[in-house]
Amino acid sequence: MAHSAGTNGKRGRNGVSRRGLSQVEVALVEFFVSLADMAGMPKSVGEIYGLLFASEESLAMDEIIARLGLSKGSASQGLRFLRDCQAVRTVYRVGDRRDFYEPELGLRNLAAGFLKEKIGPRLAEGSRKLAQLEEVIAKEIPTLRRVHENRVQRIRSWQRTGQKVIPFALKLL
Amino acid sequence: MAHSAGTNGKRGRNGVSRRGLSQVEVALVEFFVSLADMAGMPKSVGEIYGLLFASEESLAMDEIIARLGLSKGSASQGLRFLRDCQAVRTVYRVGDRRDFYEPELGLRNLAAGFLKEKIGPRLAEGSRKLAQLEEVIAKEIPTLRRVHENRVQRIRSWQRTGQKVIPFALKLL
DNA sequence: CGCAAAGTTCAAAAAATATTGAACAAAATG
DNA sequence: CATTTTGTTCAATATTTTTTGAACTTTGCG
Repeated sequence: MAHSAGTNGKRGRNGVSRRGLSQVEVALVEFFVSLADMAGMPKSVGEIYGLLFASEESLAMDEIIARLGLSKGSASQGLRFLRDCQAVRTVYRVGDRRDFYEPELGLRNLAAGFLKEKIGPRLAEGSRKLAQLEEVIAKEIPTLRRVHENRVQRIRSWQRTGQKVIPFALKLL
Repeated sequence: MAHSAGTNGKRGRNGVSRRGLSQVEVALVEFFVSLADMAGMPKSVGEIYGLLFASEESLAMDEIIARLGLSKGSASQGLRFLRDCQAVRTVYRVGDRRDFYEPELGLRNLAAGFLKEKIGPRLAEGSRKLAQLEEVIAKEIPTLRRVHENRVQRIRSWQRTGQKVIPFALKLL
């Protein structure tokens, strides 16, 4: 279980440390870990994407596990997450039955996948709740109803704006 | 210690439950709690904003505490967070020395505040790290360097795109 | 088929985050 | 200026989220 590499051992000829990660790989992994954190994803997801991003060739899950020192479970779940958002792709290698992974590098595709997978469903759920809410509001006494209708209207307007802006922004990426 | 109102008591004439919150207030609070969660903010922040959003008149901290049943600490920190992002404003009432709060309702201001407060600093930090990274890459052997320079280039391009798109999108809100 | 390698699942443990409340500080009131 | 009200801070605690790893399933191969 995670040998944890302690406070990294020797730093080799080409800046190698942390169980075979070069300095650059470590830095890129850290970079994506902080991005992942910003986007509310688990650290392991950032690590995996970062490693793939730093790697010239595609990697199999067991290589990812070995190089990052994480558990099978985390690696499997992390890769699933990334596949779901289309942030990584599997790639086939002759004579090897493992799945090899490579990162999506296009910002537009990355953003689109994330929006569709992580944001979209929650927004849909929000819409559903709003609809229910409007039913409840309809039954209120007029004074209150006026105020609340006004507020819900406001949210609806946010939604409309969002629905216009997002696809547009996506196109600019 | 949060009396927790159990599985809410009687539902009054106008849908009142949960320590004085109307059904509509509860629903709006829930709505914003899930938004807050989506944006990676603590639940209490969503609750507070939701309550203010549902409220016709501005509220003082002790009223927020009483109606949501949260602690002084959470309320104080939550309000600070919201003030920092300019998602709420204080408002003065004659003859009352408490601060009263009202929500910012403009999507554009809300988004701008959040970006400036929560996203901006982390992006800046990311840039700093990238710069360091480039120094390390410059020292690599040519073959590796080629690949890594290429990848970092990619991130830089993401950044440039982002810096163009964000202010633009903000204007459309 | 039977075996081994690859990958998934999920309950339990660890780590990260949020909440609480009591002690403290600031500021208005009388 | 003592007192009370309002608001903040932060160490301890509670909650939530992530990670782990062993058991399990699936897949490809001879």
